[in-house]
Amino acid sequence: MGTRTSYKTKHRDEILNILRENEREHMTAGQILDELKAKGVSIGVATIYRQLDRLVEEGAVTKYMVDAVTGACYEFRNGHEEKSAYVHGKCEKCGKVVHIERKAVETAMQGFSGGGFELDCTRTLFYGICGDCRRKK
Amino acid sequence: MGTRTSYKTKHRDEILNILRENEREHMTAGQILDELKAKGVSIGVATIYRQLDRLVEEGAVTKYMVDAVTGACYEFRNGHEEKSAYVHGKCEKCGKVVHIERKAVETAMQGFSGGGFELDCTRTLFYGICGDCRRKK
DNA sequence: ACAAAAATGAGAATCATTTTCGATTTTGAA
DNA sequence: TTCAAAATCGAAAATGATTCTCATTTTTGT
Repeated sequence: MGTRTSYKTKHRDEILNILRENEREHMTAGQILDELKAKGVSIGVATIYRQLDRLVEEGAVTKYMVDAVTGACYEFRNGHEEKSAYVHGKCEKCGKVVHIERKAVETAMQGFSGGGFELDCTRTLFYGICGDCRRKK
Repeated sequence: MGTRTSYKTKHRDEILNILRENEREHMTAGQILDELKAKGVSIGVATIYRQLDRLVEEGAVTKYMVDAVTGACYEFRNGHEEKSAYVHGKCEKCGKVVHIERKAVETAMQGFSGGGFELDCTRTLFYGICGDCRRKK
């Protein structure tokens, strides 16, 4: 057997399905747990976290932090582009989370600090005021 | 008296001093607590968090998330320089902090999520790998 | 089917952050 | 200086996300 095998389990697929069904959303581990339980799936918290970790490591899922209270959010990654393709921005007014293409931001950063800064979408979260809230003012 | 007054307290200054002394670092609430206790200051956890919240709101301190386990980090914001013209980017490899013009990033974000997202440089910190570290590989 | 490797789950353990609430401090004005 | 209201404090309990433990159950290659 290879150095490190990953077994394919029912739970793994179930978690991935939930995330796939909510592709445009971002879900916390707790929300995933709730949805699974609502579907009648018997699963423990530990399993959710373990599988999510694996999925993130494999690149099938994106993880990012919002704040310490909410905890981490997970999102199904469509396709398999390298690294995560989108950074998240959170509106300080309405709380909405928006997606910004990573490439576009990196390009904008080219001229600064020697250029070539590679953004880590997993850890980075933009704060600010979204366009909608600004226009309302 | 105005609508909402802030009393000046000893603790407020003590927290700010700790952050000022560690200007180049970023500290967690727990580290601040430890340093204060080491200095013989009697202070409770709740006060640390309450004052940090206020300092962030007032713009004297910057707060950013690392991960759910580590929690939030706080950093003294040196006066006025750079004000809101630059966002900070931190290299996960060498720790170097780079500066990126806010306008450039906002322009790059135009096409996404309805456009018009106004970046809050006070709260936002970019994580990633800086150009130098990438080239070394 | 068999044994080793990996995954599971229930609950306890961590750990950061928040809440509670009675006691204490700060402040402006009398 | 004195007073009362407003703001702050602190200690402990509450919350909530995430991790750990370990005995039990699945999965997989042979």
